[in-house]
Amino acid sequence: MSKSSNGRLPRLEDVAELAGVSHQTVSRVINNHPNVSKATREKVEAAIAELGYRRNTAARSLVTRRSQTIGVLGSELAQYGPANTLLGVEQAARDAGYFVSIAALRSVSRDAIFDALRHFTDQSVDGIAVLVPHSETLRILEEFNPGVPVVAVGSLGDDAVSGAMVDQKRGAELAVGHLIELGHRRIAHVAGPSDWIDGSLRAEGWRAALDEAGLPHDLLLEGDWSAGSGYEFGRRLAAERTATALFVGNDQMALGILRAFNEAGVRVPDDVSVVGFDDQPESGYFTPPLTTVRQDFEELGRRCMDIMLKEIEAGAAVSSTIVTPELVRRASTASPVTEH
Amino acid sequence: MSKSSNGRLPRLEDVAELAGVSHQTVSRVINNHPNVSKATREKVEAAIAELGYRRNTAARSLVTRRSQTIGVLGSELAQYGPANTLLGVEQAARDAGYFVSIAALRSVSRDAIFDALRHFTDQSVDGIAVLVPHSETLRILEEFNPGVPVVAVGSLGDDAVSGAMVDQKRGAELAVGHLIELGHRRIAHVAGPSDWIDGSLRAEGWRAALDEAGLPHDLLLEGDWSAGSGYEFGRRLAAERTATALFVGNDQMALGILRAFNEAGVRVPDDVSVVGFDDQPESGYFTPPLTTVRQDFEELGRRCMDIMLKEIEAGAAVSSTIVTPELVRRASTASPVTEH
DNA sequence: ATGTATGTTGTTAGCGCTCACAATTGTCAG
DNA sequence: CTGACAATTGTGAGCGCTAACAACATACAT
Repeated sequence: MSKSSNGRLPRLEDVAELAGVSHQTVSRVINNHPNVSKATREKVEAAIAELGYRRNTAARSLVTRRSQTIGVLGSELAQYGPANTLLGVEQAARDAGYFVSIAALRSVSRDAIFDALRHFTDQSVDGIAVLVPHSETLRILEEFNPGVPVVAVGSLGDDAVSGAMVDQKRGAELAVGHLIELGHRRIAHVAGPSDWIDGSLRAEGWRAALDEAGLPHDLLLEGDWSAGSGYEFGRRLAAERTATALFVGNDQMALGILRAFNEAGVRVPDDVSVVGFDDQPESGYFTPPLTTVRQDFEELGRRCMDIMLKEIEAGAAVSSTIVTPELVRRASTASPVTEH
Repeated sequence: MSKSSNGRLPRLEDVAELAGVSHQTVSRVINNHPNVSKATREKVEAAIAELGYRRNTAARSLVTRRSQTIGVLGSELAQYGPANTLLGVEQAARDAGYFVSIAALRSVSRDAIFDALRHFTDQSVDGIAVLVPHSETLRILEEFNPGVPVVAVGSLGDDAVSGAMVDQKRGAELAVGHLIELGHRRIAHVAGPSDWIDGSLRAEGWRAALDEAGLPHDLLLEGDWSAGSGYEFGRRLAAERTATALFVGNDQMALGILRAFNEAGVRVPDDVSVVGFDDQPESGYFTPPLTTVRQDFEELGRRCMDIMLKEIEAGAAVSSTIVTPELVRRASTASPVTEH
């Protein structure tokens, strides 16, 4: 960081003096105001470069009441999905000249969310992205109006809050449709927790796809997203052998199921086909490689920022955006072996 | 957010008026200055509560030249390790009353790092945690002095920069020691890239442990941390069969190797033992469950903040901290089958 | 009473910036 | 040459806070 001779960082006034103009003119230059003559602008820019001047964010915030910061509130920020969404948000935000402040929830509760929101309002963020794909999230957000645009990622939003989500139902239908196409008739679902938006929407999609094909949807298990819960269900399913195919709520649970099936001698895909959800980078190297539904989390994050920036900078109304998932076919699915 | 009757957020002056004191007294109360009488303090606190007053961060920053924000600069923030380290940093920082600003590097280069550091100095952060475990990182950090404490996570630091790291060499020795104890004599290493600190230190630990046991260390392959590169090496190793045991640089590459071995009919651990590094939540559900070295990334993040806060608040000198990893034994390792 | 130390409260200035407005310059029709 | 208007530049105030200092009250020793 360059300092002026007196040991202080240069400020607007210093630039103005060097360029022989008023501080206000310098302010106009750095804010790209139109009515500045070309000659003046160049003089000022030269002075800025010479001094290595950088605008003081705090002073600017104080008067504009804008912090150029957006807050990201997340509950599982280390997980593949949220972490990559965060990356998308960060990229779009920084490209637009915003800082990104984060707050990780240690638990999903009203108080924890309020705490984090207050943390952000204390910082006077200009917008908040909420990565808490819980069914309660929207309701809680309605109670606490932070006075700035909020985007609830993973939901469609409502009257007060914008939304950005991947079309979970569509994803589930892709997965189940693929299994039906292969000839499966008994397709079970190992779901995520039903109080998670993604969990319930994927289950809904599974049900809808089976309904449409006139197939039964009586085989539903509810896990907790973890490989461990997948493993438990895998053991049970290996013993029961009621379904010829499994649509699993995420890749981690699918991994646990593959592990349990391998232990129990159930062959995938020969005996049972398995489809996951998310397409983590590792899923193509499971044993066997996992057919799954890819979600573009970074794109989701960028879309979230698109919406938010339009609200912040153009005063746009609350809106929402939907990202379409896609099926990735790998070795864990095949046609069922017809019994004679 | 509560507003005063005139529609503006309450400020110090409003609280002072309501409490019947000067704004400076209110300032003393919210900053916990000692010389305030109990009666006054209570009056002020009541007024603060009544108005829902919250201090304006920008105004405070402007005069204190402190932003109460720490910046986290990361290169692979969505990966298991860095993501959890970030969580540890966030937790410690927020508990200490700091905001956490992030900047994700799209590529590891001098320019990208400078960009991100400038982003943080623009924000006048009070400290910077650098999660870029690249050998070049320290050198680059020396060139750009941000004027605030910096902790290079994943390294020991140097004269100018503090460090916080997991004892990678120790971890490697634990892994290799375990294999030696089981009776293995030919132990190969599938390393991470040698220009990553972790990659080179783990390779060093592998070499040191073999040296000490008087065993050869000629079987070294260098991957790129991805499951895909593990898979490629796995195919090669399955064909060559030179080693009876493998120490793999991380769990993801180990997953790729397990996949390749499974395809090639190489049984783990019967034919070859495999040890990974990291202990991701999924590693216990690989086929077979992976013996690996656990790193406590959240702890690493917290320790990083300990150091930084001591530098920021107590003016402590540059220092460093080391977190000890631990071996997790699972089914992917066993004694070699003795040949007759 | 006087002086000194201590605790408590108030007053003033200013951090670096942007906004609203004032002042100055240039341009061109009449 | 003058007046009206637009383009450009400058001036002053103030955002909300803390630091430095001043002022006042209280206590106690002299």
